[in-house]
Amino acid sequence: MKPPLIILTGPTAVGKTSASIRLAKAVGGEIISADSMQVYRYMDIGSAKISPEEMEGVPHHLIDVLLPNEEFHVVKFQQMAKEALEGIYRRGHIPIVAGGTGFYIQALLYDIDFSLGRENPGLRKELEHFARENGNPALHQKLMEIDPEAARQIHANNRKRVIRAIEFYCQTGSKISEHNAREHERTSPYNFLYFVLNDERNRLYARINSRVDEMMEKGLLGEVKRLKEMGYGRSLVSMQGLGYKELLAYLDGEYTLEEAVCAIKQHTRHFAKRQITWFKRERDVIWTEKQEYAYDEAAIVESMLCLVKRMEEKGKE
RNA sequence: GGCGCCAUAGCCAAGAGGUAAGGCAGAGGUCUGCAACACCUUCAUCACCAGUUCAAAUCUGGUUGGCGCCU
Repeated sequence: MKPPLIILTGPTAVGKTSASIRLAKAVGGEIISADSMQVYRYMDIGSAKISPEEMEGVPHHLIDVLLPNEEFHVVKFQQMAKEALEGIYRRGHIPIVAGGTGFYIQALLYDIDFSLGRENPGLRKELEHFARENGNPALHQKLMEIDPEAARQIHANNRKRVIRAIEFYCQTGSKISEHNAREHERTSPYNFLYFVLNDERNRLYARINSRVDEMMEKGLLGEVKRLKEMGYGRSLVSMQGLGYKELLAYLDGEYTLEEAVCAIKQHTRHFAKRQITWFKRERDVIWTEKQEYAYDEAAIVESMLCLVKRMEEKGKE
């Protein structure tokens, strides 16, 4: 019998957090955050992290569990999320995966196998160097020789992915294109419901803009300064987060404050668009358009609950 | 009222006789160990009218709009 799993995602600033609390309380669920930034401590305002009061007693997992200089990536997310899942099932609760990192959700939902092709920092550095010296086409050519299919799928300028494909081959002796094709065929081991909360583009963008203003009012700049004082610098992956990288650039004199705020809004809008593109191509997604519910969150959650009940019945069969 | 300058996509902007660079924004897309990352695609006939010319965004005249100076 497949265990139940509810996913509640959507572009940044649609209102996932508050909907997830409402849903969790209604189904007696626990929340697993699928967010690449909220895992980090001290990054509260900029990551729009839920506060302890806002949790209203609903247990949350994968929030505030790492320091900003610790590594975090899909594989780690997958491991930690699976551990959290076990506990939730043991307690007889329903897990709700809430967050906007589509890649993480995919990794968990389809239990994608990352055991092969472990990362090799040395090799990455070497390939990076090679690309800088000889150009992207030359690096892409290398990939073409070992895995032409992957080479066709990955644009030569996408150096990061080209490097990963080569790395995969060097680590395993097999082609990443074959591995990906195989993993793509997977069916989920969960009895799941994949909700994507969405809104009209214009409204979403307006919400993003005002949310960034709110973050500034709440003291995002102070938060970033504190992180900087603690020694968390710009090279960290965590500090590449929206709001953090721009403000750190401002502190280094590369932007005026006004420009930095503008850039945060801009980058966040771009991000939201990319998230939507991602969810569009995911399978078995249930789109939930806020405008179709007259922006009534209670009604939205109500409709989700209907499906949850049906899922539970299906689970008993 | 007179004189001068300007007028290219939503914005910035190249172009000065040979059939519209580029950037930003927007839209669409890719993504299977950095994913709040990285990457790709796409988007105008040059204010308007009339002329000159084989050929005009580029030259001439006029119209409209804007800017500056002068009385």
